[in-house]
Amino acid sequence: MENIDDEYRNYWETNMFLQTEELDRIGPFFDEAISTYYDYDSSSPDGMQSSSMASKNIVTERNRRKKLNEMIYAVRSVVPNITKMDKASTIRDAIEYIKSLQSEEMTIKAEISELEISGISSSNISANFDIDIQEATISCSKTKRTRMDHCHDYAGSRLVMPSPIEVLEGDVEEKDDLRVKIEAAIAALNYPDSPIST
Amino acid sequence: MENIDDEYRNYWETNMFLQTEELDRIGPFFDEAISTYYDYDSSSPDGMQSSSMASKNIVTERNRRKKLNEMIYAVRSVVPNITKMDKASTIRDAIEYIKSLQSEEMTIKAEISELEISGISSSNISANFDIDIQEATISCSKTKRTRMDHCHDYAGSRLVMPSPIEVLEGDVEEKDDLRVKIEAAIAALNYPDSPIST
DNA sequence: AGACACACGTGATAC
DNA sequence: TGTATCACGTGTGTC
Repeated sequence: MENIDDEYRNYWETNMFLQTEELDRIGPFFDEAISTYYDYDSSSPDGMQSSSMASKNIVTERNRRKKLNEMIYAVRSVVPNITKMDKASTIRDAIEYIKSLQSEEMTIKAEISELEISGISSSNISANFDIDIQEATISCSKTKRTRMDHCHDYAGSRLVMPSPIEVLEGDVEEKDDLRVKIEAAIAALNYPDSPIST
Repeated sequence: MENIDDEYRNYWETNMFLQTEELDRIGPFFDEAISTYYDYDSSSPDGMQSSSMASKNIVTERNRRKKLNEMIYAVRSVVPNITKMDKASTIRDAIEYIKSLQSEEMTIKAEISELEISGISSSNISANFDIDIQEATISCSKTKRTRMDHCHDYAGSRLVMPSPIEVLEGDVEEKDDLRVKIEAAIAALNYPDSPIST
């Protein structure tokens, strides 16, 4: 019962996003219609293959399409800057957003590693920083064995997929303010008398 | 001419990912085949609508499909933890990855703001702290450009993983080790004589 | 041996 | 007007 409602919501959201496109097919009613229209129990193997099999394929394909559309809507809900309400454009904006977040995270992480190096010379917590990293590595590679291949570890996907179509070679829009902020704060805390060093 | 090569690469990569699925259609040859088979220049409006219009729709739809597939491949190249080589699963992993990156960024940003507050209340540079950050933005973002490239020695490989165990069900925690690290380091730098709390 | 995933062509629709 | 996208059913291949 909730299946029908879910499919209704799918259609509704489609029309909300895409300005009442493809409303003609009522959609959920065709599930039952097909399963009662095609399934007239012809015991011959040929009839089974052409009628019931086809209806199952139809409903399976429809579920697959619905799932992919839900994923597209979920992407639209997560990514903040959606330019066009299109499938390809939505995924392109998501890729752009992921790239910007990755570059920002990389700069922050570089700052953290630099902080570790500067922390070795002054503080005593530098020793268990390395231990923490080692333990994280060990636990990560151990839990990987529990489930299936789970392609991760370093560059798991980039080795499989080197460079697709050189698509989206655009800007990464320079979100440096966070990096500069933490940088300045750490410098100010580390050397409170001299403002900036190196 | 480069169009055919591009579509060839598209098909090849599809088969590389999905274990030689849907190879039977040679694909690019049908472009020319359709445009020479349907386009027999029947000057009647009905014939134009049924033949040439259909071929244009076919090639347009094919381009649209190709573009969306390229976006899917680009998502696979950007997102590190791809669990299944499926379209919907790919987008789901991308959403999961985006959520983990967002939560991590939020914690780091909260940490920065908290650091600013603690710097105001305790240190003597608290008065001109904001101005110091503003000035550090200009003087520091030039000098730190050289050190950006040594960030991927060991920090770029496994901390970028959202969570090594069970990425699927929305548990985006375990990002706290980074926060704990920066927190401990800042505390150690701020109070070098007192032992570490937290 | 059936479930699953995909590409394809086609009709419909919005700008 | 044409040009874009979309959902749909169907055939086909893989596991």
